[in-house]
Amino acid sequence: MGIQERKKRERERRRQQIMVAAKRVFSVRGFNKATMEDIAKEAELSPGTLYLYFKNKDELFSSLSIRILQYLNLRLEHLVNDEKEFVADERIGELRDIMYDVYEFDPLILINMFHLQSSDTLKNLSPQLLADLKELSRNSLNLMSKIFDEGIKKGDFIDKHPVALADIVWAIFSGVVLWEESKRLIDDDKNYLKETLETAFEIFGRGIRK
Amino acid sequence: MGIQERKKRERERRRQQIMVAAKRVFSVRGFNKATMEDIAKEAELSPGTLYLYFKNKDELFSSLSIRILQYLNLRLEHLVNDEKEFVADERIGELRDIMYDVYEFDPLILINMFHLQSSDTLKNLSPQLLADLKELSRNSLNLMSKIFDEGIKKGDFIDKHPVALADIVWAIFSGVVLWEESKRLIDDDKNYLKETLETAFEIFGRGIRK
Amino acid sequence: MGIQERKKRERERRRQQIMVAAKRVFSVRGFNKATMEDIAKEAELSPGTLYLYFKNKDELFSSLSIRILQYLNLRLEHLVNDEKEFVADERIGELRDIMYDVYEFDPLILINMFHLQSSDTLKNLSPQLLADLKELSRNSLNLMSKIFDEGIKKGDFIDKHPVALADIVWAIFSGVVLWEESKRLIDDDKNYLKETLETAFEIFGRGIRK
Amino acid sequence: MGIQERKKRERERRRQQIMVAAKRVFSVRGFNKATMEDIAKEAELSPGTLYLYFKNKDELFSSLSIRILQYLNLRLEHLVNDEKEFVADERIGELRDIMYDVYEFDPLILINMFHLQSSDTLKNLSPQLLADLKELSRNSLNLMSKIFDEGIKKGDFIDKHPVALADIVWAIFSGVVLWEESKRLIDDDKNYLKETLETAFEIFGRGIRK
DNA sequence: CATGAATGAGGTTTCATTCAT
DNA sequence: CATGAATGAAACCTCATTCAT
Repeated sequence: MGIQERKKRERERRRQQIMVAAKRVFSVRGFNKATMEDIAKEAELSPGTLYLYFKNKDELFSSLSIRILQYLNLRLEHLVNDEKEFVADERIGELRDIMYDVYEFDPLILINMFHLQSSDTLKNLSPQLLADLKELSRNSLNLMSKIFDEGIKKGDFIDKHPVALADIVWAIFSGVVLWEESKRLIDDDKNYLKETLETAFEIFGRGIRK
Repeated sequence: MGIQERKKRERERRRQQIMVAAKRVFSVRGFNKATMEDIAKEAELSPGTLYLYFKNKDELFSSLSIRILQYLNLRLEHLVNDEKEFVADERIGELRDIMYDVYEFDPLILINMFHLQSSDTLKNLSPQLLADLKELSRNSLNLMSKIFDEGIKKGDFIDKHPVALADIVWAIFSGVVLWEESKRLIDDDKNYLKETLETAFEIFGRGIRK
Repeated sequence: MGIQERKKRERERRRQQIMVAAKRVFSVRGFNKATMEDIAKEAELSPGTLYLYFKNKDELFSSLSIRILQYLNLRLEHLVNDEKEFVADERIGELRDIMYDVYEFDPLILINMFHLQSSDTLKNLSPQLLADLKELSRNSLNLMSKIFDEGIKKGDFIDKHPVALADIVWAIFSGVVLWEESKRLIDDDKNYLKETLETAFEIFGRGIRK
Repeated sequence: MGIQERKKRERERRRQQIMVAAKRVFSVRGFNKATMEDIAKEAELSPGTLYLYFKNKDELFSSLSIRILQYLNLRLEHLVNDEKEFVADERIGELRDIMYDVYEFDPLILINMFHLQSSDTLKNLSPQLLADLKELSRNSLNLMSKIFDEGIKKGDFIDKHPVALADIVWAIFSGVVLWEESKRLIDDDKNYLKETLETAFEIFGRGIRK
């Protein structure tokens, strides 16, 4: 390994360290109330250093989305490339598990997506990062739709456009997370996330079976 | 109408005027980038006036949630008290329409709910407003679950807890809106919201039928 | 009594009502934290009405000084014009009592004087009010010095300029009030004002006797 | 000198720089009319920087009191620990000189003390600062009373509680300053402060001698 | 005369970002 | 590369004052 290579790795390690700290701080305080100084402290670095690795606060925040989408893509690719025989219910179950793992990997995922929608935020991103985000989103949707495509072709699933079905998986997942979290307003500490996700996927599974 | 009454109405009218302006500004610029001055300008009022009607920015924002939840409750009550014979698919369809109308009434609904989750935000609200929010949320969930209760008793729906089913309706709705909005990242201007919602409810309807 | 006269009295009554309320509010909250609305509420009037009787907040505040100085002058005049024989210690004791009564009449007196010193405050006053203030201050000083003049002429008091002695009475009074109030910082609730004033005047009395 | 030490000193220097500027601005414009921006400009710093050294405006203001009380304590300690023989009149004269120097060191001292009395102000202070203020006040009073204690024991002074006598010194000093400043209302530019202080202490000295 | 809703200037404070060391 | 003190723009919010009713 050359010295160049080692430097690059060291740099990547530092980026990850910052992102881990940022994830923690953002999830506790929300985007606005989280300050760059909070994140710097959590990462045991100085505020200035953050700017050596991320252009600005919006870009640091958005990078967290990249990370989670990469994880999602990885998992979906495994599932799609799995050689074992297609069994409709199994696939739905595996999809559900992936989505749940994604959530556990970074519960911020949905807040991120919401935040990213603000056009003011997007304007602050470098074109490269924006392109990466789009590419990763599109790819994860395509991977999911491949699964449904297979199910439709086999005659197991109802005859809907596979992208539409992938959309709905995304929607169910997002919705359950969003809804369960907002319910804390009502039932302060209880969290039925996993349970609700299971029920939702069960109903979805029944609904798309022919 | 006494002078007291007229004043009260005038005051309420002004509150609405501010909320309409706030809704517009928040939805264009997002919570953080929207300034109180922006909202004041949109309402054709001075910044100080806003504070005569709302304690602070968080409370103005949260009041928008009250408004939409009131609308939702109204619609759900109509549906629940409807005398006509129970037909499972019809009810699901009506529920879907209500949720869509709610969205059209105020597309901010979900952003609001997300924002409200921040405990820093909740701390800024008056106890009264917080209590109203909880009460309205709880009530809308109860109304929905009544519909499912009826369907379960008739043997039309699968045997799940009606509140769990109501949760899932909320989740599907939230998820579709969230997802479709976040997809603008990929397909900039297209909006398949209504379509996706219909497909999602169709699948949900099939899924909970016995 | 003509209708003109009655109106004038009514107007004066209203002014007093406002000043009483202002005194109460200023003494509880201090000049800055006291708002015109606070005072209006205390006076059971509307904020706008206050401006029918006082040009602005500074002038309302300063009018309180006028009131207390008028009271002081009244008391000093009685003392000076008293026909009974001059007895040095008695006079000192009477002076002390007057000063203490002045404090009880309006404990704000010293805060007022401090506040008035700000040239920004003085600039806001009408020339008439400013002239009244000066006249009343000068007069109270002159009245006091007459007492000392008599004492000096009789050979009871040391040979100092009577105005200087009057200054010192003022200073002792102001100082005791100021100091005892600031001591609340140390001994939270105890207030030895009257005691300290008595000791101070006793020492002063001994000090100016020949 | 380590780098740690140098940084600490640099920080202290900056604090002093701000306090000097604040003292100047507060004494010219008064607490309310003095803005943080004024102070920042006077200190040739930006407004934000002030908040790196002082939590808020009240705390910056109150820190000026700490500074002057420290100076007073230093001087009183020197006097108390002085080995030379006790001569009553000398001690009174030295006390007077100290008080006058304190005033010259920072003429704001009394305005500060007045301002501090507002409970709204005290609420804004950090517990540490508040504790320091109390400790310093208490200590200066104790130091002064030691002097009187000695005079009483020697039979030079009248038999009053030494703390009461210390109170009166404080009161005379406060009162003279307050009164001379408020007299500017009458005799615009003349300032007899030193003269009045001397007369007052002379009388006080005569008054407490046996 | 009295009201009190509305104003809007201006205050305090925060915090993303920069840059000399 | 890393630091962290300093910046300064801009946000929220207050409140003395006005004026239509």
